[in-house]
Amino acid sequence: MDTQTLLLSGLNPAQCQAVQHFCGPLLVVAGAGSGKTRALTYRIAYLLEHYRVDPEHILAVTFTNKAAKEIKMRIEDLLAQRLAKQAGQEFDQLSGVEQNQLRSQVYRNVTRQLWMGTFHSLCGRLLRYDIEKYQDEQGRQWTKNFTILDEGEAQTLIKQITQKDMNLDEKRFETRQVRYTISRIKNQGKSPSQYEREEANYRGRVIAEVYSRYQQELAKNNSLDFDDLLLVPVRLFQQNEQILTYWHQQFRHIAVDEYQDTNHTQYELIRLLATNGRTAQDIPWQNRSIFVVGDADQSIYRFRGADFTILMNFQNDFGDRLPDDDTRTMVKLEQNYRSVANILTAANHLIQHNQERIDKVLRPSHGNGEKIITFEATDERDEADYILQKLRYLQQKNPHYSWQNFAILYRTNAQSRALEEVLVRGDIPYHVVGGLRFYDRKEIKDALAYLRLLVNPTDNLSLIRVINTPRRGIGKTTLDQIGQMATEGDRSLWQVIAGTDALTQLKGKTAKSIQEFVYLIEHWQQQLDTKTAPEIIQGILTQSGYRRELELESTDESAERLQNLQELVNAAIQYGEENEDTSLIGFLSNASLASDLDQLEQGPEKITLMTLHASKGLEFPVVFLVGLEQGLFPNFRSLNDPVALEEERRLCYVGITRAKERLFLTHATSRRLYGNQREPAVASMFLEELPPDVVQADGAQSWGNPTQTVKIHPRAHRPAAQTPPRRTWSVGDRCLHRKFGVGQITHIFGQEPRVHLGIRFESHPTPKMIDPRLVELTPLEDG
DNA sequence: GTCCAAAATCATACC
DNA sequence: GATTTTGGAC
Repeated sequence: MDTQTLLLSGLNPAQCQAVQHFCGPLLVVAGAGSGKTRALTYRIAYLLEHYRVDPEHILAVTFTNKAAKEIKMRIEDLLAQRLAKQAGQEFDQLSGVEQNQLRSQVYRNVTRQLWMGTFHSLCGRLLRYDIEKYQDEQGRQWTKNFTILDEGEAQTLIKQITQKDMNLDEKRFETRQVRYTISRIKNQGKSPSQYEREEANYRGRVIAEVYSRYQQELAKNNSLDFDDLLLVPVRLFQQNEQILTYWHQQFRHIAVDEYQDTNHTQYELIRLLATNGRTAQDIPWQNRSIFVVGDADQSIYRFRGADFTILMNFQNDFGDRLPDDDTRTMVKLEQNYRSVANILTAANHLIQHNQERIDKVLRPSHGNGEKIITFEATDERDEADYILQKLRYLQQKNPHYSWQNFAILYRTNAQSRALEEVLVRGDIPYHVVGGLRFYDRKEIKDALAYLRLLVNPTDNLSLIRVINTPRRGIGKTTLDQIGQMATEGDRSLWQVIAGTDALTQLKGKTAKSIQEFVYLIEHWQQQLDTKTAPEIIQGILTQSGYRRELELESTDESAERLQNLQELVNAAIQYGEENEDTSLIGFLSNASLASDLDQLEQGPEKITLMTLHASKGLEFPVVFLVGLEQGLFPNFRSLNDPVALEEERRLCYVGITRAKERLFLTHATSRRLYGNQREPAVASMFLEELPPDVVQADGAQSWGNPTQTVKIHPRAHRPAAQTPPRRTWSVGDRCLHRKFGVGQITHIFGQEPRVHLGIRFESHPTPKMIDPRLVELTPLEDG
């Protein structure tokens, strides 16, 4: 078997075209379940095997670390099979030990050298080489020991600046909002002064000032936030042509998965690397080898700056697009191998309600299958009960279903609680993905803060976190004093307490505690080069007294925390085995960028609960999609924003296309949200957008029984509490909205009584979409 | 000055 | 429901 047969057999013509692509730009537009990741995997294997490309010249961006790991493993399998062939052996007939020997041979010689990972992890890796050559517009610099701040820490900093340093009104400048705005500005590549010039009003000036101080703080802490991780390489490339050229030549072949979810910074990074900073037409075709895979219909990360028009513009950006000929730079994968036809019909139908998209359908490879079942529950408890019954019924009736074949998907993490309660009571094993990450647990963050402080002593945030954990009698007042001294001497907190002069200013007992803390940190700093990461973690947890404090507590909770700390040591051991870079810095960086999804092992006998966002890229034979209610899904923030609403619809599309065989869509007529009172709920508009002939409503009392054919969306949907008197609207009508003021109706979506109105308000440049049953609209007479 | 418990506040999705 | 803020005991 040669490479061609090994890597191309079983692929359809479109997939083959993608896999055989060598250099130059190619856009692979790939619908859900069309073997997109497979195409990417095989294409990389094909580059390595057939075109003999050196693995270190390949840059492959995946959406999660887990995906990167899986793709690498798959490539190892493929190439190990090939090695066996060359030795005249049948891979499948080798012993497990021999198979693993071949795999690890491939790992050492090939996959280890690949640059494969998420944008953030790849940028982190690149910056460990080159960040010391970078300076920002203020001339500030970072060292390669930099700390990566998570979202929470970034917000802590912002809060400190807005409320402590600048004394701003916390109502007018909410931390989250300010942080979000600054993140957006950064992703547009603007500096504080640039932003101030563009937003020359009070708020603009204040935000610019916060932004400026925030960057100053980051620099002082030798820290980067998630945005910087991407931005710094871009700026570095822009300011230093030689460095860019070096990396451009390094990455001769670039591949990006889930291209529809790249943001502008990520795009700029890819563009710079692929074209060496020129326009596409200025460099030869073969020197801009960029291969991207994506599906605009599955773009669901606009909230963090993703923009799927980047995908739509790919051919203009990178290609030599010929008039009337897209085929040279685009391949469409429309054959779906995942779901039964009914599910695809529903998905295709739903997504066609979006205006802004590339036209594309999913073609089924399987029969119709069962119809999609909808169920109307009275509340979230009833909804969970229904699912419990269905789970039991399906699992008993179909011996081939085991628990890992089921998934429950929801819009918000908070929805998992009601489901979990019922599953526990029903004795059904489950696991929840997302929510609290392993690395977000308190004890893990404490441990990591110790480690960060070791490698980056200027990291004030970490110092503050651990200086009194466990209790050392160093409280707020002492910290304030140290902070004061730091500000006066323009030093970091660590420099203050490690310096001799500061200690003399503090009283006996406190001074002694601080001195001991300083010795502790210094002691382990000296071990950094000689001891391994697991040894250091183990050592400092014990010597700091952190572990002892938990042991003394001896509650169930403290026992679990100790267990988690042990798990952290294990993670460090595992990291050392899987990575070339076994330094503590590497491990910390990895920890900052790990996601809960990365940990997800298909727990052998558990059903999966997760958000729709987390489900992207996964598939399950049976999917329950819950909470399909106006205001929840689609989320209330999207109800008067047509663009956001389309994103919610794409999210629904993603959810539907996770299902292979069975799909259940549930909603409740009343729901308790955010601990508020119970509120009546209206069925989601998305339910109405499904084609009726593939959907069937489950009768309320008929759990486990064959479903009755009832028309979906019975009129029983109770309208919201104080329904405004029903009235019909027409285009051109003028109306008054409590918040937006006077507007004129420009569009009517849907059929009475479930219409949505597109309204152009005098106060807003873009039209808003309003559901007149949820929001009060007062009609205005003309004139 | 430090520590603890009660009260108050807040909650879309995530690298 | 989890986390930060506040008030009061030591």
